[in-house]
Amino acid sequence: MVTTGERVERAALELFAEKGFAATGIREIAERAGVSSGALYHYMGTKEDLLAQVMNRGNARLLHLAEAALAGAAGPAERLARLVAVHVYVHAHAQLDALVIDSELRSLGEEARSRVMELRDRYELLWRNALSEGRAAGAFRFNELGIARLALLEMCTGVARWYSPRGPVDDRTLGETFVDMAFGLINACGPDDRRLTHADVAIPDLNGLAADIAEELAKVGETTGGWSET
Amino acid sequence: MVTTGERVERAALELFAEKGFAATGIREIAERAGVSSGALYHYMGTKEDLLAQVMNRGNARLLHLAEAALAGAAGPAERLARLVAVHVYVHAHAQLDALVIDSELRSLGEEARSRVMELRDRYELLWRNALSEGRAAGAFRFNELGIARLALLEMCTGVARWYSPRGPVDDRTLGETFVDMAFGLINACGPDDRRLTHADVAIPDLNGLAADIAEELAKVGETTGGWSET
DNA sequence: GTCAGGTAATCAATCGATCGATTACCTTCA
DNA sequence: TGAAGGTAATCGATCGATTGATTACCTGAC
Repeated sequence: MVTTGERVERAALELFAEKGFAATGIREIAERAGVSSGALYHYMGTKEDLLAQVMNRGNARLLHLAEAALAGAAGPAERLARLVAVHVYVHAHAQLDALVIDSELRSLGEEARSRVMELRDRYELLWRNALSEGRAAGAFRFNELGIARLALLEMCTGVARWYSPRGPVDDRTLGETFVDMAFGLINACGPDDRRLTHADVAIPDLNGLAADIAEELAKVGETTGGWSET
Repeated sequence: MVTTGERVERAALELFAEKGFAATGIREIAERAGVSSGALYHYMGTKEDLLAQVMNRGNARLLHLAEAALAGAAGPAERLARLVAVHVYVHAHAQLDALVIDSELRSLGEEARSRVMELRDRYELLWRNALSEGRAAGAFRFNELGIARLALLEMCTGVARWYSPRGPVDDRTLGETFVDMAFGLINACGPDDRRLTHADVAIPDLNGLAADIAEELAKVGETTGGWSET
């Protein structure tokens, strides 16, 4: 059974992704959740608290999944490949969360924004480390670390802006294609100087993450629990 | 001398990029432009018309610059390199326009939106053609044309979200780095199967575009002239 | 009888847009 | 030269509608 609180959050997520935070009215959220606008305030603090909850939950989930996927990775190339695969998978399957997280940071107040940014920074550090260690080891051959990291992240994040699960591309192909593109982008080579592809690294079965996502969601619910204090 | 109309449009551009279209009030635009909220309506139709003008102008400029840069390109690799260079240059130097164009399509009504999308589609066709011809000629070696095109565009468009002209990277380095990354991403190779870099293709001096941008702006002003009829 | 869950009505504030009135400037003709 | 007439620019005030948020009141389950 789906509770009213969950329906409220889901309605807010959909509307924030669709029309943006500022353009979404309290009454719209209430209508889509099937309650009156007054009843909404039984389940949320302010509209901004609702946004903060959505963003924290999504960011924490991505961070958890990435850290879990990195465990047991053989080397920098495998670490990066797993980061790419998880990032693309999550952005393809949790599209709405991703769109809201990417474009509504400015709608949060300072306090809530810095909390979201802290999670984001911890996540991006995983990428920075994988890239710099891979370059130090001679596996990756690029010049500008900052540019490469940002280009990779923008490329992978963009998936949320165009991917459709009902389109011609299944997510296995999507993930492998992005790993190949990422390897090419940073000029990833094996010991024999041959160009690396997704076939050269081990990537955990990402479809198994579907269950993990739900599980992580529950955990995150406890962690960031409830509403931001104001 | 800068006219009041130009100040209004500039103020709107800044605020739309900063806070988003829906979160920007008419009175804020007026205040930043230095006029009363009533006087604003001598220079614009509705708030949405103002947004449509900003987006059409920016898109038309990008399209013009790209078409101009493509003239005289030697082959698919050079064509793609020029597209990347122009795209990155424009997104680095017309950041506000790019941010608004990328994120405020949903704020337009159907009529204005389809006009903006037509320009965008014409522009993206240049990329699609360069990519597919390059692959047909054996110069580019990637599997999914659609994914590659979208990944490239997202990567290059992302520049507007993080680049700072006052940062450590000058735009020459930025453009060359992105051409190299793009070539790697699509696995671009020369006749000898050697990996291509920016040094293998001729890219017009992009700093000369600064003047062209202003010139194109004037032209576009005539073309899309005035306000969208409603 | 109490309390979580819910509603309808309402709050002050702000929204985009429009109003009539006024100012500043430019022609045109005597 | 200068008064008349026209037009573009700008103002403060205000319109009806909508905003996020709050209140008082109701209902059914335990």
